[in-house]
Amino acid sequence: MSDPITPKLDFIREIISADLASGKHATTITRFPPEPNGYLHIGHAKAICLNFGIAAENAATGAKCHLRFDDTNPEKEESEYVESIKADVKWLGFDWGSDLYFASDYFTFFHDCAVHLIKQGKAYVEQQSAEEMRTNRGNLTTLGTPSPFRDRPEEESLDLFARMKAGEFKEGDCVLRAKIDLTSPNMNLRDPVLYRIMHAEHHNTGNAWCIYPLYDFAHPLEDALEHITHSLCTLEFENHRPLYDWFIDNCPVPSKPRQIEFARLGLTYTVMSKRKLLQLVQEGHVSGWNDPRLPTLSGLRRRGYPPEAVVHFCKRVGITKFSGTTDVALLEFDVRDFLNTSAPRRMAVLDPVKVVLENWSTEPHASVEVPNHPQNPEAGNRDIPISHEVWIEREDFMEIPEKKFHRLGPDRHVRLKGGHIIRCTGFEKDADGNITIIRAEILPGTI
RNA sequence: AGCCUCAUAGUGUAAUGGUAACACCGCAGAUUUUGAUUCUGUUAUUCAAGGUUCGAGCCCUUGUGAGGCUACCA
Repeated sequence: MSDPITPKLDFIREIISADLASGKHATTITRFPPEPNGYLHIGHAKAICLNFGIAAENAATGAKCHLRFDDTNPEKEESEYVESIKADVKWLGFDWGSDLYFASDYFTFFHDCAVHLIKQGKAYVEQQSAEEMRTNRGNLTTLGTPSPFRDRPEEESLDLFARMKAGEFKEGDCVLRAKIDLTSPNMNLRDPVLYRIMHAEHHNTGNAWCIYPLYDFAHPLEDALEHITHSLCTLEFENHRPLYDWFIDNCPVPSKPRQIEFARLGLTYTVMSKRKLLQLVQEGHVSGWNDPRLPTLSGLRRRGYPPEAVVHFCKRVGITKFSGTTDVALLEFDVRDFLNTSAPRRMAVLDPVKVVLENWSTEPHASVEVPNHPQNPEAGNRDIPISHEVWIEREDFMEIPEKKFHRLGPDRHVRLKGGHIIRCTGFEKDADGNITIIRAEILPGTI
């Protein structure tokens, strides 16, 4: 492809190479952690290229990128999505090697961390309703007020939590909450929920659990468990970072990953919301997740977009903290650019009109030879059959040509691609004035 | 309204405190057996106001604008 893209480091790569240089980390381990609740789209490609790209660039130090399914919510996740996500990451050209993980494989560890927090007096079982909790959490301008259960004895919470796990409660009866700060201006710190009860079957763990951890609690633990050095996520998690760090600091974790946020990809004229894409699929407005009109990776693939173009686009867009909207023309350029150098050429006539070559027999050819690629002789040639009748695009003929029209018209000359120069000698129209046949003669010796 | 973050051509992204640039898009022209490609030329940029400095896109202050946060989603 044309420009190799300046090797300039974005702010995240800047941080990583500084950590490598200072010796803070001997290598770098990143991860791409999708929730298997839908198909991947062009926005995910940006995160995939970032995480796997960083691993590839630092391969000499042993850097890796994990593929981890963040499957902590059994109600929304399915195995079909797991498989599609793997296929899409591979399609883009990335390889997680043996580093394939599922957050659900860590459920025991999450549970043990929760027990640890309770014992430390840093978590408690909440028995207010969801509505009461919401009310008592306050809002953007008013402080939260403590739950009556906030200072219950640790033993009591321990017992209640064990009974939650044992399935003694209905969904919504109680949750486990972290004890942090109800007066924090950061809502995420107002005693967030760690565990909720869900009597649902999980695509991976089946019915082994009926309590499931929430993202804010599980994610930092997942990262730490896998020794992720740099946990890259999108901007909306910026306010969650203090919470991320709180769990890392207060749980018995084997490493201390760092969360760094970057802007997600926004594209003009493009629906990128997973919720809306799901709706389009479920309500049958599209033929499926791989409908070519969708910006899903499988849709782009079916549309004929080369993965190389998508990757190149992601590199060109770069990584910043500015949440803008990229003109889809930038993506389309990369697609055309890649296709232009790689695609063998073929012709098609979409709206045909017959052209009769009246003096054909004067210089007959069964076929003509044309190159497969105009700029690349190595692509070879192919034969196109030709006879006294050929078909041209209806819009390539004008009875009364306008100023800048360079195509066929009465008494005009034009070259048949791969063939002769021909001259239009006449044409016929039907009752409605539509051209039905164009007559022409070949100019001998012009092939 | 509180907190967090961000702000460079139309779009995206660069510029150790020292000449504001690259790509896409647009426009004009040349070449062309794809009105493609290629080539040439070209329009247009530091949100605002102060401050520090010999010198500010960059540092400081204030303002403005934009995004995010009030799930038992991720």
